[in-house]
Amino acid sequence: MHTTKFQDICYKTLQISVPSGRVISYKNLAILTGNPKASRAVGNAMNKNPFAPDVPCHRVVKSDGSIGGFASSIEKKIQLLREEGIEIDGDRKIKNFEKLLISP
DNA sequence: CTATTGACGACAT
DNA sequence: CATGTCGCCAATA
Repeated sequence: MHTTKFQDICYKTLQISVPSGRVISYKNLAILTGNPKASRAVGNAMNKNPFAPDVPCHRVVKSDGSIGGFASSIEKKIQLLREEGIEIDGDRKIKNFEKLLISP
């Protein structure tokens, strides 16, 4: 599978920085990779993630605490998060977001 | 090289 | 609180 340098950094950083039961925002992940303004590009990288589910792209969510997107179905992403103990409201907002979020 | 796209974010309406 | 607009960036056509 071909991966770009940027993607590799995203996948690697995500893997070593976000354990099960925690989440990180596209923005914070962008910051950790050294590209503070590439949150959108990070989302694109997650979308193409060739190492799923080794690379936990389902733990990457929006900075406002909502879920964000997912390559397959959004429900699948919610399911995976719940399996890790993360609670989500009916309006698809993560509970205790501030406490579960990995900050740079 | 330019144009378009999209799992985003901040701010205004 | 819900939408719209604008800015940003890497990948791809």
